[in-house]
Amino acid sequence: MNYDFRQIEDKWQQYWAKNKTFKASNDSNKPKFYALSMFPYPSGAGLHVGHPLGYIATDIYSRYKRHKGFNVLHPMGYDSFGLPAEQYAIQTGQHPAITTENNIKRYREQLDELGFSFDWDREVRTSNPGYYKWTQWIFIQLFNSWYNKVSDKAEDISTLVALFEKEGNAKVEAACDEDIPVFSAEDWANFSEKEKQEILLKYRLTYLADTEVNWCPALGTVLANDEIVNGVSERGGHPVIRKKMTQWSMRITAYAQRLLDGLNRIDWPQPLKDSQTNWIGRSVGASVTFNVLDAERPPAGRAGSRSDQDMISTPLNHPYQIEVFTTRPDTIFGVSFMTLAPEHELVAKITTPEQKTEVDAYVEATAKRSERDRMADVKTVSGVFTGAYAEHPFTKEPIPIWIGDYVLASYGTGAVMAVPCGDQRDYDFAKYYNIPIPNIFEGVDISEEAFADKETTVIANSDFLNGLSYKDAMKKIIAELEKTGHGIGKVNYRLRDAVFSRQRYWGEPFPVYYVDGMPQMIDLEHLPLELPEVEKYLPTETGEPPLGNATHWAWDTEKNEVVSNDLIDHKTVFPLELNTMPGWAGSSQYFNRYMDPRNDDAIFSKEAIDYWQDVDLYIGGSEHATGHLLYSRFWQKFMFDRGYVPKDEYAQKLINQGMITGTSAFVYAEAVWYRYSPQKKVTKHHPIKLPLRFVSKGRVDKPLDLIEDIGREDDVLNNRIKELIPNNFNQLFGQDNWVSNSFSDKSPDEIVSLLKGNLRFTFIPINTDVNLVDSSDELNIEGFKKWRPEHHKAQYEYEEDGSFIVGREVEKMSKSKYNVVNPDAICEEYGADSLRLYEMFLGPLEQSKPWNTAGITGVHSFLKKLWKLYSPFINSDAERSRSVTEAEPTPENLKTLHKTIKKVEEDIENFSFNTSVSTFMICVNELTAQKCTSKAILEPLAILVSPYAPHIAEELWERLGHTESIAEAPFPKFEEKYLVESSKEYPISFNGKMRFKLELPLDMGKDEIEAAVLAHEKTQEQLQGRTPKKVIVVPGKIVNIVG
RNA sequence: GCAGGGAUGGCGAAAAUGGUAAACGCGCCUGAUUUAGGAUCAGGAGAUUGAGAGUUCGAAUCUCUCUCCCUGUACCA
Repeated sequence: MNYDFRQIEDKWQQYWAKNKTFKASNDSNKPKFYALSMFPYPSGAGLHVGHPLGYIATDIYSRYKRHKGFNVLHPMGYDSFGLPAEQYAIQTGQHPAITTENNIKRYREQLDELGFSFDWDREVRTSNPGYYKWTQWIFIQLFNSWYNKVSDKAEDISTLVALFEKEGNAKVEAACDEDIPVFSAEDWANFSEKEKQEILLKYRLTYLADTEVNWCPALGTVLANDEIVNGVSERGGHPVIRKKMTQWSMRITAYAQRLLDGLNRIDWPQPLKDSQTNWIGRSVGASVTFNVLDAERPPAGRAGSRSDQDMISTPLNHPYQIEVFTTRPDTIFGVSFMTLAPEHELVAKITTPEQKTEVDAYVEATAKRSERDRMADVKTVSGVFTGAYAEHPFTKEPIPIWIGDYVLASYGTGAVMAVPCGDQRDYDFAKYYNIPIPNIFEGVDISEEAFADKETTVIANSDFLNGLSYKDAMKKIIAELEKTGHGIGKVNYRLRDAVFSRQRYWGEPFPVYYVDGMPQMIDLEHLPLELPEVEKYLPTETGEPPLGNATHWAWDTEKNEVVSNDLIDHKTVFPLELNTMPGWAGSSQYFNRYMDPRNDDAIFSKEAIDYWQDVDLYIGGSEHATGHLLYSRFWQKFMFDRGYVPKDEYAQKLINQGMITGTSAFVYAEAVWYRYSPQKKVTKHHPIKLPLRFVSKGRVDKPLDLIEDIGREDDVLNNRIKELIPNNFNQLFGQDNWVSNSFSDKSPDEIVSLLKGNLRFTFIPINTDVNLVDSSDELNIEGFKKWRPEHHKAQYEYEEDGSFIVGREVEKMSKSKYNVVNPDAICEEYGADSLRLYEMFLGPLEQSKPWNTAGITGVHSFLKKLWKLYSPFINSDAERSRSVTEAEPTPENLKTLHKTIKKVEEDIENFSFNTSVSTFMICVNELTAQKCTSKAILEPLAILVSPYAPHIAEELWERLGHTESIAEAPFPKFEEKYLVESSKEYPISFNGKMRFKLELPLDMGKDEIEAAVLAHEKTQEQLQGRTPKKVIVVPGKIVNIVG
């Protein structure tokens, strides 16, 4: 009987579904293990072979843990809110819920095909009201919380109100907005209800604020920083501009330090930790305040030059201060100018009348430039002098104040103290505008560039800092700044509060209505607030988000339900929030919801969270490093602070699976140019539109895109052109240009002689469907013509053997490159077990590697060999076979088995799944050679294989006589005694090079080994009479003879 | 620029702690079987471990210098 994988896989997939083999219980005596794969966004394209990689790894580990006696939670669900379904709705009018439903169906089919051990009873979908009820609930919890810096955690807003009532806000240390006026308890008591709410909003962990946002006009929405790639939207590549809007924000900055600290306690990949660390961007330094000198009394002398000390030492009225943040306050004596961001609010106030025109022009020009331009153009130095001066806090000298677009309004205070000798950007600026560059470093040459290495120098020309190292100078200057009131030591973060509003339809509605402009939360008992139906999914004509199209979108505070907008009276019926939540909202707590996903009374029960605690193993892509994986940590910490979860980090171990890249195939299309010189010194290339010709790879001598680099005489080409000229002149050369004019009155022969030597041609690689290419890179031409009917008439230039070979290159798998390989076709041809094994066999889990379907035959024939090994149990007819199968295992059999147990167990623990597949192959090869038919060997082997190839393992297990699933069979126990050897084949090397091997007993001592080796004839042969200088003997390992 | 990770036969890769380089698989070659192809079986070829230096009895592995590739991030003061 042959290995009929289709029948076997169908059978067991049905069995698992019917018997709920992988259902996890929230109540068990077994130790728990929570294995989680990042849930997918169900896109319309379905899964390609890259997607299951991480799922297979998680599945193997889950199944292994089940064999090891754990109660395993291994859930799956869908991150089903998102842009593509909405874009599709805009284009076709199909409701995103329907699109999503269809896509999920397709995903589920594909997932089921692969035999995963998911507990599908726990499936979640972020777009289900029953799920997003709890996303809304968390939002409300955040709204009702503030961050107390004293207790260093989030607390209920009522504790803040209590503080206000008792002593006002002067002593309150909170993560909050910066523009909050100080008030007393008495003031608080006298505030109106609305004033109180306005103030509280500035403290809440989610708050409404006017924020500069990344507005994407094409998508009609705001984007988060991590949704923008290279200045354009991640989805669609549309331009993004800065715009001020009232938006919900999440006060993630309150958690900046804890998000940083937490990284030390979790086993996550270093690169991922690094990118979170960079994203949070902690920098230690000082905030320094510079007084702006009175504009009415500008100091004498040129900008930045030394001026008359007496004149400015008189006390001046300083209406304006510039606050800067610097990581190098120790270089404060090197300040020779200051730079403000063009958007800085002081710019308009301090600019002198003489400079006004120039400054205004610059500010305007900068505002017009998109963020993208500004980023791309890092090299150009630009700026304008404001005419104003600031006073150095220590020397009291005047410092010219400039504006420049290299200073960003969004970081720090939007102003810098420029120290050109210590910062390259300041240096370039100073050089460009001829501003002095005082040197404050001992013995350092700054004539060419700034000196930024803070560790290796000593401060000079800096008054009381002279002679100090960076470290000491830092301490001293901060103390001095604090003493004189000019500044304070400060830690700054790059991390910004996260904008939480999206102008989208297909997302979670905010459980918010507005009374007198102030946001009010809907009570939990009335949640979920379900997404309303709309006519159109586009923003409204007045520019409101899509929910503005809903006619039924008002909150009745008496009936506690959504009612028609017509009923809004601002007394009992109020308008609802029109924005929806961003993509990361639903994914920020899904891992906890899996613990108790059908609970309608709580996000999860106390029993469930107490039992499961946290995720033991989390596997997913690294692209979520600064998105999902940061936000979810933030929410978890918040949930921890408020006592809902027992752990403030939710995933102990995280693995990023590598990307599986595609191997694109290219056909080469000939492209011909005529090179001519319409004027002296001008060379142009004019395309000649020959009928399309595809050339096999071997005939492409130089597939270049640089036309200048290639040129050859080609009579064939010339003749083709000549033939085509009479009837196709315009088509070949185009009209209305120099070329056609100079050719129009020529005969074909004349034209060809003009062209001679001036033709340049290249071969343009064109992506072709990889499914039309076989394993030796030969293109199926008929298939190609069918796929691209427009190329039916094209000419094809073949190899000498008549084949047509494509070029290949490894690229990211994508629809547009036609290099996508689907798991379905592979399952159909080789089976799920083969696909699972092959994906693991491809290479280390975390590494990115190219897909090559051809290699799958290796693991597939391994499975066939495995099947064959069990044939005595499969061919149940003969009585004879039973006696054989009960046979005692030989020592050889046992050695092979236990070697395999040891290696596979180590491999799984180390997530080295690729090597255990090889181990299985070796094991089966050996057992086959040993003609092993012993049940005592084959039974444990089936369990070893089961996490990797569960279908065949179940089938073999059943054929071995079991009636229960293999899923919970105990993992075989490794026993050292079967591996003990009595002798070792020692490699004998001479000067480090292995020359021959010698079998010696393992209990032989060092001296005995040395004697035995030296006495050996081959040793004498190698030495050729020389006496060895030294003999190194490592018992059990190696012998090395030096001489 | 900065940070992180890489480079091992034609390809994917394997080699805890320095100790027989290339296990395992693909591909290739030869033979058997087969009408042929496929499948199967038996056998085989394939090497300055990116370059250079150092430490060592011994280096893919440790140290330094360089080259190239990937990934992330970027005027962060």
